[in-house]
Amino acid sequence: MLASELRTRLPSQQPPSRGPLPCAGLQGAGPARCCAGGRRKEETGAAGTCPCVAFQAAMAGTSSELSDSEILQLLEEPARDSPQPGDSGQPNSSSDLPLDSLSTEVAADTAAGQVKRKRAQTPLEKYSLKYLSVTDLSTQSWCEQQMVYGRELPLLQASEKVRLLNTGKSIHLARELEVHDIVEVRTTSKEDSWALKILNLLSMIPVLQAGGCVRELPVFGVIDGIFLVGIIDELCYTAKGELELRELKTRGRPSMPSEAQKKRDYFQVCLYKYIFDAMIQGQLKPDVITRHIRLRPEQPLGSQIRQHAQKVGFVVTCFGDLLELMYLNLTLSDLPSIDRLTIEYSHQDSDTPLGTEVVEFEEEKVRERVQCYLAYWKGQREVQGVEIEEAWKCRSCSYSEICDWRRTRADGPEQRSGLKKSK
DNA sequence: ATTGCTGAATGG
Repeated sequence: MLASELRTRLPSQQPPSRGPLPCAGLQGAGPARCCAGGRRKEETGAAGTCPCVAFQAAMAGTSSELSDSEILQLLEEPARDSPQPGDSGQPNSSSDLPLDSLSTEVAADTAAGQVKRKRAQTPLEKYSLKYLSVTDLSTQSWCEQQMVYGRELPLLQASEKVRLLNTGKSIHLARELEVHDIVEVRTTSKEDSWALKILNLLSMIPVLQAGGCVRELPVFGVIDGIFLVGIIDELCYTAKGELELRELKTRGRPSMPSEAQKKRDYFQVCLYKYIFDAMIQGQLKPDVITRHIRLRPEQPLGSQIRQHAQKVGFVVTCFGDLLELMYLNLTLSDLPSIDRLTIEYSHQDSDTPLGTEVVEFEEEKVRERVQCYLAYWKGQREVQGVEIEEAWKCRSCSYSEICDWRRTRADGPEQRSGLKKSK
């Protein structure tokens, strides 16, 4: 239905010369190759009639084509054509902040007999989320309260931060382009969009089998009943033949990050390993994705998707075909689990390497931490801000002025100060 | 929910 543009990866010319079998594993791995079924002609019926759709597609298209300077320009001229509601002068009477609203015991007024006791919405439901990203969780690790505000009021972003992020983004893109091309593929359904992610993953498996290096590898998995997605920066083999995950972090200042940042980054790469390993161990059964994301396996894939799949070496007609291929290729390709996790910090402006950290993977600790973060999303506990020792984080936070967590933390000791006990 | 819902990551 919705026509939108997504980008996808092509494995491009560069074969890592050390790879033994040049055409190893090319999708042949799967004995299950779907029949090249009926090419139905142009079922393009619904493309581009709704103005909203057209707008979104245009947005997606442009934002990915813009250079950084163009992006910055856009950011600096704040929407001339469409005055933003919260922006400047504001006859904004409806400015009741949708924050908090965690008060749960609202009802119970009239129908006293019928206590229907509607379960309060979990945050996952409140934001209509069917999945979380790895970076959602690592952001949560920095400050959960800030992460929540970020969802409530995404407009509050310091421009300095935006600049830094965009620089990091373009550096990553440049590196990605070193190992493969990026092509645009039109998608016409949700299944198409997910098919693209899966095709990107599938196209990288043979490269890994051949001992090559891949960047931006998608991972999916379920932890504690919640579907997670992420993108691994880089996977390659060390001289010893270990499979190494490399994460690049570019920095504004030419110095190593604080412990808090390292902690967040360590967690991020550990999560990638956790999910990747589970994938190749066969935990990503075809129905896992369809159940969590509510997709239809029988949904025919769009013509551009099928065409792209063929280019990458797979013949598929419906979404379910791709799910089967994914499962088979992940489990039968004999990929190793990730042996080594490294994070390289580098200075943005000078491109100076600042240091590389090797991260220890402690499965139990990672599990516990994920469990704790996911408990918030499942509504099993309230949102938490930073501990008092980490209150310095609030200095660089756009939400510190309005932060409930800060307020309650500040009030607490003050009120008690009158009751100071001598001991 | 009436119904439906997201490129992830980008950095401090």
